[in-house]
Amino acid sequence: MDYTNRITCGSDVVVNGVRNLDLAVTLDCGQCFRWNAIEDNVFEGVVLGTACKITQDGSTLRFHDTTIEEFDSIWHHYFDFDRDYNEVKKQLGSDNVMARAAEFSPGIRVLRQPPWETLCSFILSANNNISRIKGIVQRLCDIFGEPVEGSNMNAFPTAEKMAALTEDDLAPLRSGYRAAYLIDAAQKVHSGQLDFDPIYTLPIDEATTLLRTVKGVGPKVAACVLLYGFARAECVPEDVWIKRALATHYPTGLPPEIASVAGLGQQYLFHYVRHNPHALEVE
DNA sequence: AACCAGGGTGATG
DNA sequence: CATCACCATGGT
Repeated sequence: MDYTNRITCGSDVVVNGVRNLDLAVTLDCGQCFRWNAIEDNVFEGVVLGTACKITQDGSTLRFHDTTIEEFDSIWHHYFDFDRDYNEVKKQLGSDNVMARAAEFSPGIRVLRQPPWETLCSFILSANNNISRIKGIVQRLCDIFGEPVEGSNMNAFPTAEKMAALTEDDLAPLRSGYRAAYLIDAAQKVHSGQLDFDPIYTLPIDEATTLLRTVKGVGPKVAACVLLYGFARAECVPEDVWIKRALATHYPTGLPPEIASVAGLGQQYLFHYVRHNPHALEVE
């Protein structure tokens, strides 16, 4: 586990002894799209209908206006605190490129995001860019999500709600051709035609096949949903940046020694090459 | 103006 | 199985 204790402090929860977390980088490395830096070092977001403002001071995290119960039931899990990232880095460290990427941003953690929100978010990510994805997701929540008490943000709209919408309803999102994909996803999830439960444990290829029954979900989006929404740490989404990195540094594929955490390594690598494009050139 | 963005679909070899 | 035009939108 990557913190030592959490205590109530007024109306806040304070987490001490936090390791392997840089909040700013973790919330802005392209894995999630619903966190806003409302002030310097103050991040606001909503997960599973619960809002929070979080600040970080070194190894101390403060969850504002949060109860211990909320921290234990939502935020501990969301930030993947059960995982010891020292062990992750030790395993990735057997590979020089992965070691370099993890050292560049040692505070990245791979979040455990809600499956439905993750599915929608990465359907919207197809042939799109991160800042625009954020805007579309925000408009989706602003227009169709339920208000969250004590926050200006809304919950992510449910599949039930979205299953009743039309493409015209989604026009204000300006999501282009992806609107139809969102509605298809909502209808399949709400009807039970796509059941999330088995996806946590099925073999990756079978879980991928299930997710790909949704329109607009191909190999890359499915891998993102498995990694970020179902904590399948072995899944490696291959977007344009990772494809370049693989071509440059892993022409014969990733080393099998890191396979079980390759998706986590992918997150370090994604952030690394985006901020160091020279790392994509042959030496 | 052409190209790119955390790609996918459908048609065609 | 591989390739390719096309897809809506906004930024550079």
